[in-house]
Amino acid sequence: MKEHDHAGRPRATLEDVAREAGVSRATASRAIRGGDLVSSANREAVQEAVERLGYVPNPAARSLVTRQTDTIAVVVPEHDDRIFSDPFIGRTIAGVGEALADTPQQVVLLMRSRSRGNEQLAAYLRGGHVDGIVVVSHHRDDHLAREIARSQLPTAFIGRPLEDGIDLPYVDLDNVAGGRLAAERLLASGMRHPATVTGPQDMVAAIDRLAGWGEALRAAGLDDSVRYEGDFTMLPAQELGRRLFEEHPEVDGVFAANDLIAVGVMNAARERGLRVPGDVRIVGFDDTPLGMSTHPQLTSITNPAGELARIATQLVLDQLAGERPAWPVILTPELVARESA
Amino acid sequence: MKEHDHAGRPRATLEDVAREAGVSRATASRAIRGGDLVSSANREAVQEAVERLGYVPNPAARSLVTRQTDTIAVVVPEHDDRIFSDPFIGRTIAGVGEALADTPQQVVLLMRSRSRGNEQLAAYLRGGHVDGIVVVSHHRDDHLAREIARSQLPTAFIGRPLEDGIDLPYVDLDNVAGGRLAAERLLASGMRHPATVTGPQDMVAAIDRLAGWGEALRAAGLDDSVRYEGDFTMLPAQELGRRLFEEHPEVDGVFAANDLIAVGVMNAARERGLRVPGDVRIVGFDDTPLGMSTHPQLTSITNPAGELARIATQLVLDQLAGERPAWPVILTPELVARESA
DNA sequence: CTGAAAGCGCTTACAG
DNA sequence: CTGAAAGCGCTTACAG
Repeated sequence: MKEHDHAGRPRATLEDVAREAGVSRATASRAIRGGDLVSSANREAVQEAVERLGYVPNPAARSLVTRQTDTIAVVVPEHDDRIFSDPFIGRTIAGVGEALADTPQQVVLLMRSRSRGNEQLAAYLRGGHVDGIVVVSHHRDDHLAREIARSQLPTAFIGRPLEDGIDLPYVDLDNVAGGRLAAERLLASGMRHPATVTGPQDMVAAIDRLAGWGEALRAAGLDDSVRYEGDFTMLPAQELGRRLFEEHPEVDGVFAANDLIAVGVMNAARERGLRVPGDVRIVGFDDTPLGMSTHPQLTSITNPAGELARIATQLVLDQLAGERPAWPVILTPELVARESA
Repeated sequence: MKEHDHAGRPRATLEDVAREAGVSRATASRAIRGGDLVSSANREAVQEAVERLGYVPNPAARSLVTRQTDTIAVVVPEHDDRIFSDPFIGRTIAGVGEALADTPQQVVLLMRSRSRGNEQLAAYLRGGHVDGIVVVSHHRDDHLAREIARSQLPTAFIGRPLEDGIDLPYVDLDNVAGGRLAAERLLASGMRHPATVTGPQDMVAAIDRLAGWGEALRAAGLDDSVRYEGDFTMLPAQELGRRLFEEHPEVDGVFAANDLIAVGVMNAARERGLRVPGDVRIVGFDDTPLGMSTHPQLTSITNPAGELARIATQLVLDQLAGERPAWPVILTPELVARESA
């Protein structure tokens, strides 16, 4: 069963190119991979043959001998609904792709399967399909860190890995500082009754943001106990917002652990007839485009997804090149003041 | 350069398994792939050896002989910002993954590259990395249909391909009927001055929705000339909405070609102090979760992404199995009445 | 049901 | 700079 092209001819092989160019397979191979140890005459002959034949190297054959697949996995242990609705995750995935644009590496997106959880994903990683891994949106119990550590593959986490005894390269935002920034902004605008809707407490970003928030509140002598645990998505956050304003009508400042949560809380506030920022001030996180389309526009904390992705990718690329890059890399968040707080 | 596992041993090969189980490579291979022509004693021995050694077949070696890659590409010729913000696209990608969950096939997501456009994507397809292709969000001039037709790979488009002389399997929603549905709803609620913000007119969904809309309006004796061309995203749609209400203050009904556009238009209406649906009624399209989080909630037209993805995937799988599936498959949209119209 | 052998399409020391 | 040859790790007729 041979492969055929659109004209019905079997797909050209290196052997065909070599014959057509009048050289051996070895020099054809060298010429194609831009080898420097090929005479320019032969290089040209091969080049022409390649074009005439429409030759494309068989990646399986190449991988078999080079032991490289030229593909990097972006692992996102989340379901599609979150992956395709959270702008931060999207920017991150795209960022890896952009960072790899000038390399031969391809990106493959691996997400949590609805039917088989992370097991399918782990099996793929184990299967030798990829040369390196970038992980984003890791949860404490997804067992990914352990699995990946065992794989010995070049890896970088975006966000500090959470499993015990795991020591893997990562890049992260200083989320504690981010939480503090949110508190300080709200404090400065006169908030007396703070509340927060957090992210899931099995994720390091959510944990750290809450830590920074609580720390700053306590330092200011305020109560930090009003908190609702969300999951970084909008609709559940909206429901949480309803409960929040119901159970704590005195609240006049809310730190939402990401912009999606912020929009949910803002909707809940509007439903209650609360004005933002008049009655209640809201600060989001991630500084996504979403925040510019709300009314009022959202004050938020930066979380440079593209930059994090770029650095994580470089961490993997360095390991692939046999180097030992320095890590962790920690970026500093900033507050973007708009209208909501 | 051998591959090593976490204990420093080179990765086990089929040869190792065969030796360990006391059989030939051939029967080891048969046993592993669930071959029926292996004695149960040998099957068990091989099974044990596989586990003891932690053996995982080398996919490159297997592909080289089977000429199958066990991967299906989901091709989305859009930039990341749209892919990761449009719920319809996200559901579609995830739907392909779900439809493949019980097969050995893996999904790889191919999107338009910022630096190299669709060329990189086409090169990957040409490279023999995949067994089949599902295309979503195709544009008239992305040259994908032609490229894919030449590749001879099993393919299915979600949305009728637009290039001339291309005859490729596809599944689609009856978007003309959808546009009509929107018009009828608005007409029934007493709209006298219709307007529409369309999708990009190089996409079949956008073209067809507009056609159905215009047709129904003219049938009702109304003017269908007030139209603004959007690109299926929210922020530009919001700007278009501003212009619309500025230039046509008489408008009392808007058909937005998708929910993202609808949200943009709704925001623009609110900015102008227009009440929805009091002053202006709005119908969206795609019936995404987004529409349930707006105020008022969005009346929309269904566009079953998961179902479309499932059918498209099946179309590809059938071709892979050497069958000739019937196409096109056309689904019928329905109106979901909520608050905005 | 089983094994020896050929072959998939490349790359890469090695010798020249 | 070049070619003959070995080898990457599998699968699959073929003969038994």
